[in-house]
Amino acid sequence: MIEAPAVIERLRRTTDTIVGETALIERLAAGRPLRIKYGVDCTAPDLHLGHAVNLWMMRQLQDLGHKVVFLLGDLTTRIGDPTGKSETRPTLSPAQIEANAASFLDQVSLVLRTEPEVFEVRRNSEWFGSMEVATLLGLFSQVTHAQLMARDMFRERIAAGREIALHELIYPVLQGYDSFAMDSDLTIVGSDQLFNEQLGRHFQQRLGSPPQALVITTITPGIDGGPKQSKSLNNYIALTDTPKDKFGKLMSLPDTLVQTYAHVYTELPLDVVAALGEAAAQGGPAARDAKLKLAAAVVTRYHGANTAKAERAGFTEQFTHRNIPGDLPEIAVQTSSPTILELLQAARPELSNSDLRRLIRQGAVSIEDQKVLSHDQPIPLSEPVTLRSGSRTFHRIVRA
RNA sequence: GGCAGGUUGCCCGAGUGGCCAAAGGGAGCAGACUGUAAAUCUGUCGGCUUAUGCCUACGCAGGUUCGAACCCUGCACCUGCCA
Repeated sequence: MIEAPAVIERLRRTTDTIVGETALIERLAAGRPLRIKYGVDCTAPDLHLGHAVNLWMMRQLQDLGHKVVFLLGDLTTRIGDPTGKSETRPTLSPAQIEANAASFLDQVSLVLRTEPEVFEVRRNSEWFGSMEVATLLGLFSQVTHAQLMARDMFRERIAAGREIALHELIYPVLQGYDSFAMDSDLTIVGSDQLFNEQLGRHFQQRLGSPPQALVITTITPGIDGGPKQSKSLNNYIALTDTPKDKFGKLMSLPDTLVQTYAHVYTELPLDVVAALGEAAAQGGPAARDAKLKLAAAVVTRYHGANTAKAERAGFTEQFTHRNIPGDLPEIAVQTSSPTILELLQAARPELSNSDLRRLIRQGAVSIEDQKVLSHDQPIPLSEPVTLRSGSRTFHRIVRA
C-alpha cells in the first residue's frame, strides 16, 4: 500500500493546483477506493496527448484500486457547454450522441483500464432524464446569480453585448450536480473546467456529501509549442494516430520542446528528463538522439516497447540512412502501363489532380528512385515498382 | 432605437470598375541543405486528362455596365459609438 502523500507526489508531476488537498489525503489514507469523475460531453471525440495526461493520472489511481466513473453527459450534450464558445452550439441527435459515446469509450480504453472493479460508465440522463421540475427548481435555488457571474466567460459575453441563452447559464449547474449524483470523490480536469467543478463541490456540500477534490492539470503544449493542442491548430498528436505517425510527429518537434514533452508526456525519471533537455539544447546529433529517446518513450507508453523499438529503427533507416522503408502500402492497378498521374491518383486519393501535377513538377515523384517529371509518362508494370511521392510517402505498385 | 464601419481563399489580412484566382503573413505541401518530419533558404499553395483554355470563388439575392470583390438596391450577420 502506497502512502497517501506519495500518491499525491506522483500526480504532482502534471498537476497545477489541487483543491481540497487535505481532504483528498485523508480519503486516500482511509483505504476506501475513490470514485474519480471523468465527465465528458458527447461531441465527436478526438483525444490527443494533452487529454491523455489526465487519463494517465487516472490510470495511476486505477492501478492502486481506485475507480474511474466515466460519465457521459448525454443529456447535457443536448445543451452544449458554453465554455470558451462565443456562440451557442448546434444540438446533436440522439443517434449522433450514441455514436460519439462509443467512439469515446474506444479512445479512452487506450489508456484506462476497463475492468468493472476500476471502471464504471454512467450517463447523466439517469438523473436528469426524469427529474421533476420542482426538484430542478430546488437545485437552482442553491446557486446564486453572483456565483454564476463569477464565470469570466459569462462576464465577457455580457460586456461584449452578446446574448447568453438561459440554458447555457444553467449548464455549469447541471455539470456541478453530476458530481453529487454520482458520488464523486475526485475529478482531474484542465483549468477550463475549474468553475464548473467548483459548483460540483458546492452542490455536494449543500446536499450533505463531502465535496470532491479537484486536481487541476498543467497546460500541455502542442507540437508547435503553442499553449495547447487543438484540432483547429492542427498541432496535436491523436491517441488514434498510428505508432509511426506518433513517432514522426514527435521527431518534428522543435528541439526546444523536448524537455517539456518528456516531462509531461512520458514517465521517464525526472533526472533523465533533465538530461534530455540538456542534450536537445546542445544541438547536433545529441539533440536528434534525445528526440529519438523521447519519441520512443511516448510510443512505448501507448504501444509497448517492441513497437517503439521498431519505429525507432524504421525512422533511422528512412531518414538518417535514407533507405526506403520495408513494409509499404500496396496499390493494385488494373492497367498494364498506366501513366504516372494515374498511379498517383490511385495512391493518393486525398489529393487533387492539381496537387499531384504540382508534386510531379516539383520533382517529388519517383519510380524506383528515378525522378518522373512528366505527368503523362507511362509506367510499365511488368514488375512491382516503388512509387515515391514526397519525402516520406511510399507505395508499392503491383499489377492487379 | 439612432449613427458609423465591417463580412475576401484553410486562418489572419490587403484590395474600391478591366493589369484579380485576388498583395502580405501564418498553416500546409515540395525542393535544397542537415542532425530529424528541428532550424535555415527557395519554390508552391481553388478545381479541371495542362489548357496564351474552361469552371467555381470575395456574406446572400437582385441590378447597373462591354466588363463588378470593387458601383446601386434589398436581406442576413458582426463590430464600434451614442441613447
